Amino acid sequence: MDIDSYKKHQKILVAVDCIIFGFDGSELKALLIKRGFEPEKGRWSLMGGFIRENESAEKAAIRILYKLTGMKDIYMEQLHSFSDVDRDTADRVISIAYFALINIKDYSEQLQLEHEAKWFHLSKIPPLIFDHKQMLKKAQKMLQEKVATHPIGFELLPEKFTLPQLQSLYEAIYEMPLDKRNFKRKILSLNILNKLNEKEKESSRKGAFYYVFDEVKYEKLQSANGVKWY
Amino acid sequence: MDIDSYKKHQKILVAVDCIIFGFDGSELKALLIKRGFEPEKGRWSLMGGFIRENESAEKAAIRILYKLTGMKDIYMEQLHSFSDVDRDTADRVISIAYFALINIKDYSEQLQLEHEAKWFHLSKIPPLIFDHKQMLKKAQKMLQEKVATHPIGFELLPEKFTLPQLQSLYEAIYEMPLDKRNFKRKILSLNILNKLNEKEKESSRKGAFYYVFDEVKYEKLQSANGVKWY
DNA sequence: TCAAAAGTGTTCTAGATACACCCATGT
DNA sequence: ACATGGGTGTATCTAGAACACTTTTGA
Repeated sequence: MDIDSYKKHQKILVAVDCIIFGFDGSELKALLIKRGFEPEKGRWSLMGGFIRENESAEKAAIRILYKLTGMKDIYMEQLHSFSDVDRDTADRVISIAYFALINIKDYSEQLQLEHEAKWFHLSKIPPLIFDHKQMLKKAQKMLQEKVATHPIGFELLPEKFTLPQLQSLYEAIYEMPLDKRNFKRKILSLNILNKLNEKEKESSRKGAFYYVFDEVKYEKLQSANGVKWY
Repeated sequence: MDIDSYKKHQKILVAVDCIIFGFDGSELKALLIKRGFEPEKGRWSLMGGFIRENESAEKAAIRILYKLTGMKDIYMEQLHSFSDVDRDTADRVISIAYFALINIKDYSEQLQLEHEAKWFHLSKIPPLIFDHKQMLKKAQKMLQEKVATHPIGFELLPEKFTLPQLQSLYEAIYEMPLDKRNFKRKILSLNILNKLNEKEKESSRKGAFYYVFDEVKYEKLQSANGVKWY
């Protein structure tokens, strides 16, 4: 802190913006909304809101995610704070960006209509307001880095998932094809998945076995070894 | 953004706090100051200051680092934003934390006196105000992760350094001993160091060859390959 | 019977780890 | 001559990459 007293200093509007990723089974998408107020009303934007007097940024992000998705306990992480003086055209606003991962199928059509929200494939993002494109790019990069060392990919899938589904998620995140034999070996060697005696039969005739993420096994690994994953 | 207008919302004080790391040849240290104003006057604290109306957080961090160290072009990176409602006891303040790496020998004794600043070994950090301990911990973790994949360790050393010096820096960061043969092989295999025909003779009779970081070679690698390092 | 996706093993290579002795020099 | 820190090479192990055929089953 400066040696000046607090009083002298300018207070600033602080907002939270959320980069929400979802996976529809084959493509990685981001949830955007049509902005409902000026400035830039009607243009595509990340979901956001101002931080209130009595809440932390985390709380604000949770509140905003809940408002848009109706979901609680969403996986969420702080990304970066954006503070360029002219980033918002209406007033000086500092934005703390969060990225969140949800299972796209849990997201209600209802809320999508209410908020004029839409899922966009990452390669087909429309022009966004302010510095939101930059936020999205940074979030995508963070997702790639994070998923390589932490088991967060499961947040984007239903509780039960097949290895082909998990693999195509990773392929979507990394934007490259993976070898299924190597993928399976690597992912199973972590010992954090449990195979179910049940098959998913929608997407193939043969059917693929379901797996579930075993949080308990993972926590044990965490405490035993270092932190590396995948 | 919310559908409410900007006007309705509460503005908040936003500060920047800097976690400054330095290396004295054998130990990794952090620079702390004795806080010069209320509340918590006289207690140990990170160097910080409020963001001004006409500057971004990055600019503020640069300004604050300059004020404390007299240095420009310091390696610096945004760490995290801290926003708990009661984190500052005097008023609601959101703090954007930055971590910085400097060569401890470039830091003037003069400025140290002026600001009542002191370098503390990371295992001997005194009690700090507010959530500054938490910031420091997070910065230390980020330094470990970052240094494993990016050549930022050099920022903590003089331009010319020996392999034993570089190794003891890594040992200080990772808090573990490294094998010198393996370390040398790994670090030289990156092809980003140039050996000089000159020896450092202070710390041993035999003397150790100086090396310099070759930014050009590094940039070439960056553009050619992926991003991995070390 | 055939189309479509699931499942399965082996070889090769590169990087990581473990480890011990000689060298140069100032005192 | 010896104490101090600098410098060097090899063997082993492990993780990642490359790669092609068989199995199941619904239509």
